Amino acid sequence: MFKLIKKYKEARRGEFTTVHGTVQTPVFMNVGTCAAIKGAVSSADLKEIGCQVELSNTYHLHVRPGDRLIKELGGLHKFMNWDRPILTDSGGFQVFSLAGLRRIKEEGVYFNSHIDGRKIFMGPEESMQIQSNLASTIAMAFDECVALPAEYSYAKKSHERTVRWLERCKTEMDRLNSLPDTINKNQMLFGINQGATFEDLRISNMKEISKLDLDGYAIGGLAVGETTEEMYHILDVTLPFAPENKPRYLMGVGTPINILEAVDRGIDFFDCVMPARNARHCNLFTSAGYMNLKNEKFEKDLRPIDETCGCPACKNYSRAYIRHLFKAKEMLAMRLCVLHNLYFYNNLMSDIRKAIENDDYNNFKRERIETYQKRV
RNA sequence: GGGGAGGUUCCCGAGUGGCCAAAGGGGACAGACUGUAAAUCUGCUGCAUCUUGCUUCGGUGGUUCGAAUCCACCCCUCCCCA
Repeated sequence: MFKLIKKYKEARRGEFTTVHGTVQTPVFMNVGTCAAIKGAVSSADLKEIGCQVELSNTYHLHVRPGDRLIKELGGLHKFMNWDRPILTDSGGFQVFSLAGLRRIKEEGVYFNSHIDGRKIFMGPEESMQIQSNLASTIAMAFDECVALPAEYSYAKKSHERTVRWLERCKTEMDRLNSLPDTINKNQMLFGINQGATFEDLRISNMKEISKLDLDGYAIGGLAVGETTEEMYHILDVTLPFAPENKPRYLMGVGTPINILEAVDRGIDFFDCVMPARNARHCNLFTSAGYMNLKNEKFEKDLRPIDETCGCPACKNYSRAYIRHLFKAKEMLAMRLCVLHNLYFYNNLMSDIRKAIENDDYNNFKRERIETYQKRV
């Protein structure tokens, strides 16, 4: 359940209580698609860098190793040795990202596995069953993430279908949670708002899905090609129709600046592959701006990545050393950079929470955006 | 000492008369990445007054309208036999 502790204008400071513990919001969820954060990051590392929620993926775990296997082994928490909340994305994003490998129908989506090409069918019921087998804390509704720019007629047809899918998800989730052999009988369900970049579709969609008593509401289908201004505008017009007493999750977003702007508009949950992926390419977020540690200018730099950072990379190693590791293709470079970026994101969220508590979010946001626009 | 192979732009390596500042790798340099088919992808890598000009393919000289490519000599490297 969600408890609003404090508001500063639209920015919200909250607590979300689950069977796997309480999450302080706004929160960034660390993305481990295949039940691991890429870059050799362990669940113990995640605790050290301040991760509150881990995110895994329904489609990917269904394809490999298989959700039935994970259920047989006691669920995802036990499998990956993580006792805090896990959110599983539904596979809806793969409807978008695996565009060349799937066909969308009313009943659901037919995929060709990206691993071996075999046919996979996933509809709302299947997605819920898989997520129930995984026994994540929060399941996401099975949606269609529409590619942008989208035709109005297609976006309308798609979001209406996504609403019908959501109703089926809710029904199936209620059924699964009542079964005797379900691992997590308290599994929560978040619905997903769609509607491309069309205000009226976004609003009517949000009104529709708000009628269902869900555990949270996500905004999906953003940061997939539209401008950041369009994205912020969609948040501005859509969020007023989201239930006040339920958490709001902006899916797949984003840069530190995107997060600062979205919190200001009332978003509580975030997730994004960017900090981990960019870290794997030696691109780092720091308190002084964005850094490409591959740059020649860091060759002899004995300072840590970020002087003010308390992450395992910054506490122990220099820019020069980590740059060398990356150039030498040593796995440790990737690991240290991923730990740093995720620590940065989790720490940013902690600072955001404090700023809201201190009624200082406006100044805080302005100063942070100014520095994050810089390059080190 | 005898026989053989070869020296190409930072490195490896293709090219054996014009379409060659020279394929392809690698490295270097730089950029992208937003619910992860991403340890990936893109650009760039002789000089300049950069839609053109200049210098470059071991060295020197020559043949030719034209040479990295053909000829002569020289220098150097590697392999085999003694």
